[in-house]
Parts: sequence; C-alpha cells; structure tokens
Amino acid sequence: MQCQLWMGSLEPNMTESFIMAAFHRMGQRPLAVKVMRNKFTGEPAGYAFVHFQTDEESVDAMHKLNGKPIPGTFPVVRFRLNTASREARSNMQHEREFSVWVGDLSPDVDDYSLYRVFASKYSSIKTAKVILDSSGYTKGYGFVRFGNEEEQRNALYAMNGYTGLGSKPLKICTAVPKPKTIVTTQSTTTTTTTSASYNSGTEYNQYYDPSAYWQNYSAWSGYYGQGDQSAAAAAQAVAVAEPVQTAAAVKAQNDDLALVDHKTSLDIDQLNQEFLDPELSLWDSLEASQWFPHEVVEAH
DNA sequence: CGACGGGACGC
DNA sequence: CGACGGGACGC
Repeated sequence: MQCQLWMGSLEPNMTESFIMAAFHRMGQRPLAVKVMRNKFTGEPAGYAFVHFQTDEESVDAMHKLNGKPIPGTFPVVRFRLNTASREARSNMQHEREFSVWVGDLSPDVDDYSLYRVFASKYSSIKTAKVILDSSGYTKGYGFVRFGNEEEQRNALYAMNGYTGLGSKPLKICTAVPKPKTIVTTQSTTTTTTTSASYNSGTEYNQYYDPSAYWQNYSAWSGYYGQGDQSAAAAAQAVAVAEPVQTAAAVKAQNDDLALVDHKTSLDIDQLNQEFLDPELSLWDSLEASQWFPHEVVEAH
C-alpha cells in the first residue's frame, strides 16, 4: 500500500507540521505529511496522506492511533486513518473481502489489541477495526479483515469464544460487507453507478444462504437500507445470472425488501433511547465542556 | 435467541 | 445487544 495512510477528519487549521507533531507525540515517526487541497479553490480538502518508511510501520500506526484523540485538539478530534494508495483502492473495489464480525468486545479493546490477537494466528490479516460511536466510545463490536477466505473461515470457529482479549469471550460471525456508496441506477449511467451495482451483484449469493439468514439479518436490513433502487438492481442482477431461480425465490427477495423499514424504526428507537439515557447525556456534556486529553494540559 | 412498514427521483 | 468507514489520490 505504498507505505502511506489516508487521514481524514482534518480541520482547515491542521497544517502538515501540526499533523506531523501529533504523530510524534503518539510515538510515531512518519516521513512526511501531505495535506490535500481542493484543486480549484485551494481550500484544505479535509484529508491528508501520511507517509512512512515501511508498510508495516504505517499499518502499525493505523492500528495504534485510529480513534484516539489527536493531541492538541479541542474539542477533541480523533485520528481517522485508513490504508491508502491508488492500487489498494482499486483492488478493494474488485477483490472480494474476507472479514469477520467480532462482537462482545469489552471497552478496553481497541484496534491495536484486536489486530495483535488475530495477527498472531492469521498471517493474512489486513486490518482490524473496533467501531466507535461519535464520542469515541466502543460500540462493542468490530471487523477483522483477512487476505484469504481460508483464514477467514478458520477464524470463524477458532476464535469464537476466545478468551484473552478484553474481559469477555469473543463472538465471531461472518461479516456482511457493507456496500459502497450506491447511487440510484435510474440516473444517468456513470462509471460509478455501473461498478456499484456490479459489486452488489457479485456478492449477493451469500445473502441467500438459509443457514446464515438469521445471523445476517440485521446486516441485511442495513444493506437494503441504502435505497430501494440499488436493492432492486442487485436482485435483478442475480436473477439474470441465475436463470434457474424460481418464482418463490423472487417472492422471497421481495419479502426481504420489506424488512428495510423494520430496521429503520429500530434505529430510531435506539437513537431515542440513547438520547434519553442520562449517562450518555452526562458523557456528552463532559466531552463538550471539560474533557480533554493530557496533551492539551501539558502543552500549556 | 430472533422480526414484519415509511414515504416520493430526476429527467 | 450489535452490523463500519464522511470525505479519497497530489507530489
């Protein structure tokens, strides 16, 4: 991946030297930082490329820093890091992705500890990510991505119930890849639209594995939640690819489409619950008013 | 283990 | 329990 990371969530006042200093304070030593700008207006584009000496170094930095507060920011801005390179991005769009969903993560588990545990057993591991909410607190689950299907399958049972990471046994499920930004296929044909629907079609089969149905149910809903047009387009793509499909199967697809809004209503309920949760409100106000990292204090 | 509806593109 | 990632490619 050409020894570099993509870094997002940048604010306009974050210069290259500021970012470089932030990495230094976190114990990382990038070779260079390049903040990207809008080609036409010259305004900061909100992201940068951070170069390292080796791929290993960049991956290590990504897992150690991602989601952590950027020193010197207030209100807190967190590192948003991802693997970069033109090559990696184009590969990602065409290669199948082998990931597992990891649940029951206790609050002390971060990207790096998740990565280390899996990397010690699975050499093809690419990335590990713990999903955080907007305040930076873990949602208790994450994704581990592998370079091949064998290791993904092995991890599926070998790591299920694993103890030794955080305080709870891990729960492992097959991850349902989240589709990329999907544009409605009814708009004018563009290359973006074409590749999006193609990807949806190629990965469709696993969603119809009956044994995985319940396991993937929630992810399913999110998949279709992207928009009815894309779902219909994907279903059509499969129907074309598999002429043996029966009317019953098509009916099943249509029924599944109806699940979308069930999930949507659950989300709303959940959001409301979080909004009304007094503990979360307390945290939010703490974060907004007085909660900032040691680095800021030390700097003054 | 397990569930069942909200709302209107862009040519 | 739960189902991601805002944003993306110059030198």
